[in-house]
Amino acid sequence: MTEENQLIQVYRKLYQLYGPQGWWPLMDWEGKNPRKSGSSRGYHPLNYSLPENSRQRFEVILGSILTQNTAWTSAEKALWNLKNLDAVHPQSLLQLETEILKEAVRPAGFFNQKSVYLQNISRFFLELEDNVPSRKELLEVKGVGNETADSILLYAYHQPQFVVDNYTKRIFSHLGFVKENSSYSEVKDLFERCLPRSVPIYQEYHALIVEHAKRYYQKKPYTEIHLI
DNA sequence: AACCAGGACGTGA
DNA sequence: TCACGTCATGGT
Repeated sequence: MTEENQLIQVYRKLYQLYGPQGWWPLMDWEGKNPRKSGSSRGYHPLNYSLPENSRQRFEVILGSILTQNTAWTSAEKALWNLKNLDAVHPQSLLQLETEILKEAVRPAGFFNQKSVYLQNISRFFLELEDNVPSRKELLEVKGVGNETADSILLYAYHQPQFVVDNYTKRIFSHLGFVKENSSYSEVKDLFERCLPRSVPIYQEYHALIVEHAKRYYQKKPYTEIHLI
């Protein structure tokens, strides 16, 4: 079987195992508690047009920075703090006192740098107005690296950019698709070469990889799961 | 009680 | 380029 078909087979298998993941998770803006709306898992019910407005886009962007090397549950607490400060808007976030912002970000870890990163991306978002940023422009923002840039493009702007994280490298080097020390772009190019250029597929595949890794790739030795 | 989490940056080879 | 130290809270 060709490499392309194998990667597609793995995708089908993961989808069949776990179902649609509905990323990117958005907060329940109407409700009062930090519970997410949508499907039973809390995420969007197969609605790939989300996010649908500027505020939701900005929420995805904040989350992509808050969750850097941090569990989503922790990032979510910080997001909820920001919402309670009415700071899920670039202007209001930039008006927060630094100490207030840091306290809100604290539960997500790395709060000193992430606070600055959030201010940086807020300024960038304001200057963008309603334009779609390029990958290069995003990478020029201090605090936005490869994965965060691709997450923003894929989940906030519906651009077909495959997101690679540590889990992706862990699983697919274990399965023999890539070397352990492959670069970000090597892995990204592999997926983009093998998969149809589809935003929903890119979105689901990355989310399914995370779900699978959480179950079977937390600690060594990794147990071989039959994915092909 | 170590170890890891949906990384990025600065530094020095 | 690339390996390594640093940043930090919260859950297992």
